[in-house]
Amino acid sequence: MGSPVYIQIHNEIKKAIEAGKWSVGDRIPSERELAVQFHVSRMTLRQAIQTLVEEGILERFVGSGTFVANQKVQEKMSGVTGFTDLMLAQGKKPSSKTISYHVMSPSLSESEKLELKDDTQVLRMERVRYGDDVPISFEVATIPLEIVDGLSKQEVSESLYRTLETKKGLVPGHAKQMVSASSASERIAEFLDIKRGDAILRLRQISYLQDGRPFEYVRTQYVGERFEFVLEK
Amino acid sequence: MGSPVYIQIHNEIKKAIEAGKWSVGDRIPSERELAVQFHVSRMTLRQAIQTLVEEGILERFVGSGTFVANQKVQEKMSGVTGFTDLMLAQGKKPSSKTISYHVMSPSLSESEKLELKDDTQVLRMERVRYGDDVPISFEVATIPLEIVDGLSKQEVSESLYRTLETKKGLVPGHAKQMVSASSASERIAEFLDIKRGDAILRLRQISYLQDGRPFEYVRTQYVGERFEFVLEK
DNA sequence: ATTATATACTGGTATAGACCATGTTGCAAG
DNA sequence: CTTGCAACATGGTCTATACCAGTATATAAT
Repeated sequence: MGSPVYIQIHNEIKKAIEAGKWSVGDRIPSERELAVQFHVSRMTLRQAIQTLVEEGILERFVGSGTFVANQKVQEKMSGVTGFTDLMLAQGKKPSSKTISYHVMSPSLSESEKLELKDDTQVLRMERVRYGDDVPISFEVATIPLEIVDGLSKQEVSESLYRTLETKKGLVPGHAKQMVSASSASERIAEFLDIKRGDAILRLRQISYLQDGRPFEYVRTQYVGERFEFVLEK
Repeated sequence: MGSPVYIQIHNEIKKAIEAGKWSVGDRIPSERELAVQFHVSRMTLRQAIQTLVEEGILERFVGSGTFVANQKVQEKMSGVTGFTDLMLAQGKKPSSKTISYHVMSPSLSESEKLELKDDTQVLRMERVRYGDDVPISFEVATIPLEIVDGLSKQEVSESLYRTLETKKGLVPGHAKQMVSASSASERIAEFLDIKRGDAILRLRQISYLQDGRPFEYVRTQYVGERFEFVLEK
């Protein structure tokens, strides 16, 4: 395998816990013991443990040892879904109007967030999203071309998340979102049928596949008065 | 000093950045150079850098170097914490000004969200929150009286979450949040040192104890330009 | 001037040891 | 039996060194 040793050990320990070798509250062997078992130095073994601690899977106590932590509800978080499911869950009819749809070279910011190689092309599309025919948001989605390879414009535009799962078996893993408030520009206001300067909920989202690869970067501007973001933590 | 060397170096680098020795985007000296300067091994120096990277103060790029990151006030979804810890995690000095502090009968909405009996009284306080003396948010917190029973105004106002944990052993379990965008009213704008109509990030949060009882209902209005809400799901 | 290539430099990974402070445990003294 | 203490185990910190895979830059070839 090509990945660093400490990642490999990380995975092996994780699998062992999932397989039931150690249960919640159990003490796992000491760092020195594990280092011998895995034929690595203690520092390298510690690095593997470190990442597991950061994931909340293990806990360390000086003098006592390293224990399997009781798992939080973290992964129970509402799954990563797209606009379509979001609207349907609210009993609203989802629809959208595609404003633009182009294959192009990514901006520096996009390239960075999607972790792209230099020569990679992306699909960028601007859409206005509606719930029960009332404009809810304006969004700019950027997707690496390879992800949507072989899919029709219709499939990509209508419901990317559903299409990726059914056609390619690609399931989103997690997403990172940044939320802030702003005010609408002239152009956006027109699309959303509001006045320039009206309150806008700005959301930038990077969605990752289960293997950790980013596959979509979306900048969304929601109409402040028509949208509310609910989350539990 | 008693603390580990890497923590001391962490603090020195942090202070140097705050003092303006390096600005956002600047490249700081390489790990090897800094290790010599601080008279420590490169591994120890790396540990100092590591903690700064985790705080979002620095960014590392292989082959290029280590750079001062663009700092933002942002909330990480890692845990349910109060304003104090949020600010400290960002290396900012938290402070607040209490606008009002009264015991009263809850509104219908508050009573509902806090699942209160008819005759229960609540504590309601309005506060302006600051990070490094810059106003970040205006919030209205409503707490059942029994929760803060026996606590001083000082303790409740300064850092409720910390006080509850240390004095009463009460630890927040989860929270439900609703986010939307709005614009600042005249009164709020004055508190936050912005103009009326400026973009506001509105957040309503219900916090629950680990046994599921709601213990706090907070309505917060963040300055759109000074706050960003980051979450992973 | 442009383009290819070699070289130096960067952070990332890994080793094998060392000492520390704290927690645990077993044994001796009461 | 309980108490106190010593020995041991554990994670935390630190060193000095080495090699790797990317990035940047100076140099050589075109």
